[in-house]
This record gives sequence, C-alpha cells and structure tokens, in this order.
Amino acid sequence: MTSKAAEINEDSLPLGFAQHNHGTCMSEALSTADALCVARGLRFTPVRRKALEILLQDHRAMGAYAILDRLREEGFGSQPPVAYRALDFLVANGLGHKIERLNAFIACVHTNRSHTQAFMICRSCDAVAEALSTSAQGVLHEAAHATGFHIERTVIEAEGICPTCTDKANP
Amino acid sequence: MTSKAAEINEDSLPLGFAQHNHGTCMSEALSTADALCVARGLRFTPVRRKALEILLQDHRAMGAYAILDRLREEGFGSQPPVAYRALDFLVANGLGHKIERLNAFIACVHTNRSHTQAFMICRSCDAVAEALSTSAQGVLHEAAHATGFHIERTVIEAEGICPTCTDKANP
DNA sequence: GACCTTAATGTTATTTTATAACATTACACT
DNA sequence: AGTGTAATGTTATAAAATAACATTAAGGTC
Repeated sequence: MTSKAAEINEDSLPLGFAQHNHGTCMSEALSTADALCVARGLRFTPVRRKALEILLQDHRAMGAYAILDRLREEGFGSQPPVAYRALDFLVANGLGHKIERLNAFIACVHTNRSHTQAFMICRSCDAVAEALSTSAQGVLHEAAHATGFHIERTVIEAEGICPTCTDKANP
Repeated sequence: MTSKAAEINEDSLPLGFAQHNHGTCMSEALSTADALCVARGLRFTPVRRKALEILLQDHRAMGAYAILDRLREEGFGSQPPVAYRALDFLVANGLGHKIERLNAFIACVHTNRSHTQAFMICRSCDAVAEALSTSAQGVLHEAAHATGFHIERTVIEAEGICPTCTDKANP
C-alpha cells in the first residue's frame, strides 16, 4: 500500500482470491461505507452495518438465512425480513452484491471505484471474486444497443475453480 | 425464410424480440431436439418433449411451477420433481436454459448453433432473447485466464427494456 | 419370450429462499 | 413536545428446490 506499483498490482487482482490485509480491508470498507452514507444522506443503522461486517468477514457468498443467524446472535431481530431488508439496502447502495447463481450475497470490495458487476465463483471453496475489468459489460451493452435493447442491469457470473483450489489439486 | 439474405438477417437478430414464423420455429426446434437426442443416445421421453413444447410456445421465461401446472394438465405427474427433472434434462443437453435472475427457464432457440449463453430479459413484457454474439463470453474467459481462474460455466444476463416495449412507450 | 439391469417417472415429505402485511419504535424536523 | 416518515420487529405465507423411496418402463442377454 506504500508504492504505486504495489497498489496497481493489488488492484489488478481479484481481491477475493489474492492475499491481502484483511483487517485493513474490512475497516477501510466500513469507513468507505460510512462516508458514502453520509454523502448520500442514508442511514447506516446498526443492523445494516452489522450485516456488512458479517459479509466482509470472509469474501464468500452467504445466504440470507446464514446472515440472519449471525444477526440474531448479535441481538437483532430473528425473522427473514430483518436480513432481507438490510441486504436490500446494501445492494441498492452498491455496498453489497447479490450472486444470482447462488441466491447469496457478498460485500462489495470496490465501493466507489468504477467497476463492472462481474464475479468469479469458486465451486470448490465458495470464494467469490469481483472482477475489475470493465470490458465484459461494455461488450454486452454494445450487443444490446445493436438490437435496440435498453440495459438497466446486468448479471455476469462465472463459475469454476479459483487459482488457490487449482494449486491445491495440482501441488 | 426463402432467400439466403433473409435467413442471415433473421439469425443476426435476437429471436425473442424479432418477428419470426413461430410455427416453423417450434417444429424446427422440436425436430432438432429429436435429432440431437438420437445422435447422443438420449431418451426424449413424453414429459421431456412436452416440457420443451411448453417452453417453446412463447419465448418467455417460465417458472418450474408454471411448467408443472401445464404438465399436470397434459396428464403427467403433478409434483415438483416432475417439472424439475424434465427441465434439468433440457438444460443439461442444451435444449433449454435457466435464467438465474428470474429462477425461470426458456427453450433454447439456437440448439446446435454455436452461441454464447447470454440473455436479454425485458422487465416489461418478460420476453427473453438469446444473444448470438460470442464476444461477451470471450472477454470473461480472457479476464479469468489472467487471474488463473478456470471457468466452467457462465451466467450472462442483461435486464432492461426490449425494442418492442420501447416503441410502445414512445410511439 | 423370460429375465435382469438400469433409467425414468411418480409420490411423499421437507428444505431453502423470499415476501406481504401490519404493529411498533426511532429519527428528523418544526 | 409534536408530527410525519423511515426503519425495525413479528406473524404468516408464498415460491422455489430437493431428498428419499416406491413404481414403472426400456434396453439388452440368454
């Protein structure tokens, strides 16, 4: 995080698969979220904040009910809408994403940085990486434009095996 | 359907939004499916065939339970696994696709033609078009390759407004 | 054709995911 | 303090998906 080269290198890797300082990653994401909510006049309430913290803990997709369990342990309400509402807030404001393929959610690790909503899902360890390339979405928009379709939202998800799990299988 | 030019033109449009001869479209898809099953030694049983017919009827994503209702009407079993098994067969063999965003299914209209699994979903009329471009998937694979991720399956779905619905709104 | 093996279907039961509806509480503003 | 709005909590239910097992149909062997 000191040299420019290091920054570029980190940013060019999918965070979910690469090594990184998880403590600072979490606290940075949380303060970015704080700032974003202040800037937009949003209420970053305790449940919403805790839901983001839970998601940030591992870069893994979690189902709404798994998050609900954690929220319950922390003393929040124990019924599904508690989790779904917190998650809706995070997703609506770009602090989290829904992985449609898994019916599950992850924390956004690129908040405020321009990035396409594209994900790589490891079916072996369930880690999810957010891609930083912008091209996939561009291609989609071009194709859509050619046919007169107006895109409002895109879902781009690749499922497979992450580098770490590949290495474990072929040591 | 007579001149080569017309054919090329049709093929370059997302079938789901373009005008086309639906009768021949359906019967062609069914005979392609027949041939494919023969070629691969698969059993294109009555439920499976009927499920494909139901999906082909409109180029719209249908939930498993909607399909189940139709299957029941046709005298097949009335419990969820009946529909899910038929749909699994169609998807596994490229005769149908699952739209993750909608938890729903469509018939494949490009069986045996090389195409990427990319879809455009109109949130107004629910029509679903299968894109014919191959580039979106290529871009994803390139990005994945750079990070050592091995892609096994991709989900590429764009949600928005189709040309027909745009025209209706702005006549 | 009788026999056997495997694949496909049907059914029961349950799990997982998601939302509608409404009461209650907390906040923001005057 | 009072008032309107947003957020939370709870009950209840809907929607999507699968596990497990019994039954039937198909394909191959003798």
